[in-house]
Amino acid sequence: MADQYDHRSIEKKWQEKWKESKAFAATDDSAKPKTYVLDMFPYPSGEGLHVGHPKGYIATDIYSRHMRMRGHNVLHPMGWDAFGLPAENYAIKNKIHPRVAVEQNIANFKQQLADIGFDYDWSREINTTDPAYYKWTQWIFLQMFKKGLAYQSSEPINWCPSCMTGLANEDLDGDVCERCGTKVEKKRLPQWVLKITAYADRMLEDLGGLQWPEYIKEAQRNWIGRSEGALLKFQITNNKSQIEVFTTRPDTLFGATYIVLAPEHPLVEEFGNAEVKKYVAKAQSKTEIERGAAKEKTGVELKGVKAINPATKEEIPVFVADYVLWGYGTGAIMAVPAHDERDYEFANKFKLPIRQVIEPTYEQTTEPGKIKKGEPFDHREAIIAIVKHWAEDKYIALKWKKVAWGTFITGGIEKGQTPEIAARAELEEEVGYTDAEFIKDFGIVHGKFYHVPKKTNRNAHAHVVYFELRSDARKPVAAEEESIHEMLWLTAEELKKFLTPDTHQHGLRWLLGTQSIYTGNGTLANSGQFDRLESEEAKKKITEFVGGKMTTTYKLKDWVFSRQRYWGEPIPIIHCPTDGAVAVPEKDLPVLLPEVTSYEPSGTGESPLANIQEWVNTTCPTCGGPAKRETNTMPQWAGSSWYYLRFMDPHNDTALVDPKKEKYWAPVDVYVGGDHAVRHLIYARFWHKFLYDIGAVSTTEPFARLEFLGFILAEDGRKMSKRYGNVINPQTVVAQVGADTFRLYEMFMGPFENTTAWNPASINGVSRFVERVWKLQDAVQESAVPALDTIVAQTVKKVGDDIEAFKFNTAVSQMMILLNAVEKEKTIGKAQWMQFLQILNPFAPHLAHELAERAGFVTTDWEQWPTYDATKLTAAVLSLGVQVNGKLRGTVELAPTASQEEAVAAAQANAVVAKWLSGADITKVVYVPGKILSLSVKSA
RNA sequence: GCCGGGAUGGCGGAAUUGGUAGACGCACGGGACUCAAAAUCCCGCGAUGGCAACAUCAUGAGAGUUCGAUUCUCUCUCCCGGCACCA
Repeated sequence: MADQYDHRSIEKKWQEKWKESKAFAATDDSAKPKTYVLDMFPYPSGEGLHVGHPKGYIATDIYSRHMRMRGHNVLHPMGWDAFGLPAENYAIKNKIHPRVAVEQNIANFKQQLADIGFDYDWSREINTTDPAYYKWTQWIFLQMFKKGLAYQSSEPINWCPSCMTGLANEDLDGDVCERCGTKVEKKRLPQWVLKITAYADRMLEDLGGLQWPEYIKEAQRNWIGRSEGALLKFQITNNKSQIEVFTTRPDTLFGATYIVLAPEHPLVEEFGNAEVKKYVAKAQSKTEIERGAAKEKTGVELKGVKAINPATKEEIPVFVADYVLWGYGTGAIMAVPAHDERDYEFANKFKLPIRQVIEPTYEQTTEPGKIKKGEPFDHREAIIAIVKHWAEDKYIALKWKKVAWGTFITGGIEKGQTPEIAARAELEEEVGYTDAEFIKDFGIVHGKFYHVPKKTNRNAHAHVVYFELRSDARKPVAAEEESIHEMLWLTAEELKKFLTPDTHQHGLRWLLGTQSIYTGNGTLANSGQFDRLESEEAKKKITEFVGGKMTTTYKLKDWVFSRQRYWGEPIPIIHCPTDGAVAVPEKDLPVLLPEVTSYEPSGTGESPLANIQEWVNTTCPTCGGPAKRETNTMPQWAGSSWYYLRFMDPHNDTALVDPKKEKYWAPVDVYVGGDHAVRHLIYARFWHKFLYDIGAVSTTEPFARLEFLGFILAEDGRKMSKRYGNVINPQTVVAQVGADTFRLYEMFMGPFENTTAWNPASINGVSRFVERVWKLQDAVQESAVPALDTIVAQTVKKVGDDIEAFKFNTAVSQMMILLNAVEKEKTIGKAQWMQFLQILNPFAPHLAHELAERAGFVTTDWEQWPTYDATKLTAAVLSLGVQVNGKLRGTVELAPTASQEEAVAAAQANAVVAKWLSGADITKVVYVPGKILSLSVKSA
C-alpha cells in the first residue's frame, strides 16, 4: 500500500529539485523550435496576491510545461511593473520609501508564487524601477524625441487635484481619475506628448492578422475611432477668414443650413458679444461628460457673422453650442438638420430651416430580388400607392403568387403622368377600385433590387402616394392581374409583418408618422447638378466641387506623457536657455532618479524633483552653458510598453535587446492577462511599431496570440478586496489542500475566460481526484489493459488539444473520465499509467513527478508529451441512436463500420423501435455511421 | 443609441462541418462500513405522469429550414463588456 499523500513534503521536494537543476531556464541558441509564453507582469502591491491573480499564471505554466514536453525551447519569464502612482501613494501612506516598499512587496509576491510551483525562468527577472532597465525606457523616449514623435505642448490637460498630477485621456474613468475617483480638472501645463496618432492607421490595419479575442480588437478599434470624411471651408461674409468644418457627410452639403462652433473655437472669442461670452464661460465650467449628459441642446447665435454655404452660395447663420466638441475634428460643424439627429434637435429648438437633400435608398440583400453584383441597373420612375378602406382602418395589400412577396399597390409611371394619375391607373387595373380620394404624396424612396421576370437589376424611384377610398365602387379585374397577386385588407400592425421590401416598409412608417429623420446614405435631391447621385459618389464629387479635401480623423489623442510625481522614470531632457530642449546624450543614460527624503507631490504642477537643486542644475550638452533638467517623470505605462522585449535579453548593457536574440524569440506566441488591457495593448503596440521602424525589432506586432482571462470573485460574488474583508490568500489554500489541487481547481472552475466565484465546496472534487490518482499507483500492472486502450488514446488527444486551445476545464474533466474508467477496471498497465502521468504533469507537476519516480520511469522518457494511436480513438462497438420520425426511440450496439442494412436490421430487432415501426412503411432512411440512424415512416 | 459577447438542471458547466441534450464536478437524497461520527465506497438525481416498461415536455421567448436544431435563418426579451452629442 502506498503511504498517505503528503502534499507538503512532496511539493517542497520537487520545487527544490527544479530550482537546483534550473529546469526551466531558456537557452538563446537552441536548435529547437521556440515558444514565448508571457504573463502580463504584475504590479507588486502591498496587498499581495489573492487567489484570482495566479489563474493566468497557472494557465501559462501548464501551457509552457506542455510545450516543453513537446520538445520546444520555452521562454516563460516573470518580472515586476513597479513604477507609478499606486506604489508611490502606498509609500506615502505607510511612510516608507517607494523603493523599499517595492522591494518588500516583490519578496512577498515571489514567495506566494513559489508555493504554487511555477516554472518561471527567474534568471531573467526584470524590474521596471531598476536603473539597468529604465535606462532603455529612457533610450526609447530619446529615439522618439529625435524622430519628432515626442514633443512639448501646453494644451490644457486633465489634472487630478488629489493625485496632483496630469493624466492622459486613457487614465480617466469618464471624467474622474481612475485611481482615486476624484473629478479631474483642465489645467494648462507644459507637457511632453507622444505622437501615437501617427500610428493609428497601422494599429488599426494590423489588428486583422492577430489571434486575439474579438472584443479586445473591437475595443481597440473603438478607442482609435477612425472616421473618414471631408474638410470643407465656409467663407465668412464680413471678414476674410473662413470656417473649416469636418464632416463625414459632404453629400449633404446642400442641406447645411447653419454652422455650429465649439465654445473654444477662436472665432467665438473674436466675434462673440456679451451673451456669447456668458455662454462660453458656462460651457467651460462643465466637463465633457456633463455636456454630454445635458437633456436639451443649448447654444447661442454668433450675431453679426454669417457664413456662405459653398454649394448653395446662401448666407447661413453661425451658432456656438457645446454639443460640438473642440477636441474632435476642427471644432466646427456644418449642421444638416434634415439628416442628423443632433442638428435636427437643435434646429427645432432655434427654428432653423430644415432642408431634405437625401432620399432614402434601400438595396435588396435577400432573395427573392437580391441584387446581382456587377450587373447594370435600369432606372424606372414608379409609385407605391397606400390605399385606405372606405370604412375600416385597413389598407390594400398584395400577396404575390409566384414569389414570396407582400407589397402595397405598385407600378411604373408612364411618360407625362403625374404620380397621382399613375397610381389611380394601377389601383383600377390591379384591384378595380375607382372611388379614391388623393390625400398626400409623401416623397420618393429608392429601391434597388433584381427584377426576376425582367432578369435585370433595377433601381425604382418610387413616389409614395396615399389615397382613401370613398366607396366600394369597383370595376372587374382582368384574369391576368388576378393570377399575379391576391388582394388583402390588412391593418397597419399586420402590414408591418407582411410587407417584404424595405421601401414599402419605409412608406408605411411615413404613413404612420413613425419614420424619424433619415440619417442613412441615400440618393441626392435638391442638390443641383448632383441630384440622383448616390451618397458614396456624391461625397467625393461635392467635396471636389467646393474645393474641400477628403481626410481622416481619430478619437485617439496624442499621449500626454508627463507626470508631476516622484516615482517614475525621469524624462531624459535638458532645458537650455539658448538651445531649448536638448536630449541627454545616450552615453549619460540612465538619468538616475535621485534619492530624496521628501518625495510627496508639490501640488503646484511641478514635480517634486524640481526642488532638488543639485539634481536639476546641470550643463547643456550642446553649448556647455548652465541648464536645467526636465523634472517631470514618465507614466506607469512606460515601462510596461516594451518589457516583453527585455526578457529576451535581460542583462544586455549595450542594447535594449540583442538583434539575434530578438529574431529568435519574437514575437510573443501567447500573451495572457486581463484588466487594463486596452490601454496597455495600445501603448505597447505603438512603441513596438516605432521600434520596428527604427530597426530595433523584427516584427510589426508584439503579441501574436492573446488569451484573456475571467476573474475570480469572492464567495459573496463581489470583487476580492481588503475593503470587503473577503480576500483569500493562495498560500492559505495551498497549505490546506496542496498546490496541485489548487492548480487543478482554478482550471476546473469553468472556461478560462469566464468570471466565476470562488467555491470551497467545489475544491473537494479535485482534491478527491488527486487522492484517487495517488491511490492508483497500487493498481498498476505490467501488461496493458486492452479495455482502456480507447479511453487512454482519446484522453491523450483531448488533453493535448485542449491545452493548445486554453480549454483547461474540459482537459481536467477528461482526465477525471479516464480515472473513472481505470477504477472501474481496477487496474492499469504500466505504459498506460505513464501516459496518464505525462498528460497530468503540466496540471499537477508535483504529484506527477512523485508518482513517475515511484513507478521507476526515466525522466527523459516520461517527461515528454505522449503520442496516441489514432486507430484506437474509436471504440469497436458504439451505441447508436435510432430515431423514428425525428424522435429517439432506442439505441442499438453496433460497430461504426456496419452497413445501412445491418443498422436497419439491428434497429428492427430493438423492441421499442419495432413497436414504432409496426404497421408502417419506412419511407426514408438516413444513416450516419457511428452517429445516428433516422427512419421516417408512414402508417400503411 | 451603436458595436462585441452571451442565456442549457439546485450550482459551475459539457456537447457546433446540425446527429442519443445535461459529460465532468459540486450540492442533495438513499444505502454499505462504524458503538458513533468523519473519511471512503455503492446507488439515485431536468420536469410531469406511471409500481414499472414507457410516454409527454424541456437548452431565454416566438416563428422558420430539416429525416433530425442547444448548434443554421428571422423577430423579440434579458444579461455582461466596450464606446457614446465623435459631426
